[in-house]
Amino acid sequence: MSEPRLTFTLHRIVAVLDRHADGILRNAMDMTYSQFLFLVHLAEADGASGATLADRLGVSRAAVSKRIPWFEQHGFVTTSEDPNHGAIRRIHLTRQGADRLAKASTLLETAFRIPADQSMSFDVNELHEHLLELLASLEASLPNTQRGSPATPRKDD
Amino acid sequence: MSEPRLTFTLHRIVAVLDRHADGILRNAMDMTYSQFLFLVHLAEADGASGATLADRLGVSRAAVSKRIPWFEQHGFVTTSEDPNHGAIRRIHLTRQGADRLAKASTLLETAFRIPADQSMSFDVNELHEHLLELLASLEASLPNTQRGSPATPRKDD
DNA sequence: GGATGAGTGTTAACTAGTTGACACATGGGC
DNA sequence: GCCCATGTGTCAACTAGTTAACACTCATCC
Repeated sequence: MSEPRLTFTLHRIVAVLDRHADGILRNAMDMTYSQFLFLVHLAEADGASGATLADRLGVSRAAVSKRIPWFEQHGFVTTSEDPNHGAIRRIHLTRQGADRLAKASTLLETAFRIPADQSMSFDVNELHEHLLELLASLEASLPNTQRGSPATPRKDD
Repeated sequence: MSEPRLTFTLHRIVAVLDRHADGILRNAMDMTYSQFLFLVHLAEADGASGATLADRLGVSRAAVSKRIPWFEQHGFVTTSEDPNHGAIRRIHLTRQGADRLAKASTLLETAFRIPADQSMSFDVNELHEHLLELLASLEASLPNTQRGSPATPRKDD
């Protein structure tokens, strides 16, 4: 009962961050945090296939496949066939999508920089370095932690 | 684009931890991490109402209400009426539920203590202290972050 | 004592994710 | 050339969460 606390603290921080980020994006530009993440990862891998985007987002291929029509209809994303491989659809961020992402990014940055950097008794960058080290250690020592193949669900009955 | 990285690192750590914890519990005792969390929070507030348990778990009252029958059927939980307030159902952990929780706890503790404590270039306890400070700062400076009332969903269409 | 307001638990309708299956495309062995 | 193994995208069925609405219990206030 003494050791899982760190895990719980991490969960609570993430929950608070998500909730707040979501609220900001909704209020300011009628956008979901989930949509923001989609655009962020696509921007970092523009022209990616659905499979690699799913991998980056940590969700299944099916989840990405189902969301793409919405982004296309709203003009944030276009898809094209891969000239070298007919089974692959390349996903591209449009100018409009990039603009929306940029606006959301600055919104979140300013919102979170103020409370976090101010008046902390320690170095936030150092904290981040330690967390990255922890993450690397976890990924190294815990077997088969590949993204895109999360644990299989098990119903409560 | 430079600042949200800490957020992303936190998300990745939590995802890795969850996935691995879930796998351990499934393999060893056919249990879900979500079920584990339910028992943990109930143990910390035995006899709680569904509303306070939902609050602790960070989910809605409806979610708790729907899960209780499963835990009752498996003998991990019993419910009783509150003698002072007819609208409240008190939820209690059974002996069997406590045993299951204890087994799962030690399982996870030993699994996570090894990779985390070993060969870190910094003090894990100090890291935890800093994270708690960060959490407190976030909860203080970000408005209305009460649990149990998460952001309203917004569909992708 | 009766209206009222707040808190609790449950239900229906919905959302966003999952797994598993499938059809299809590609690249290598043989 | 053919077969096979692998990777991709999509569909159906399902899961676990959500909100909104409801009935209900209680305390309070007049």
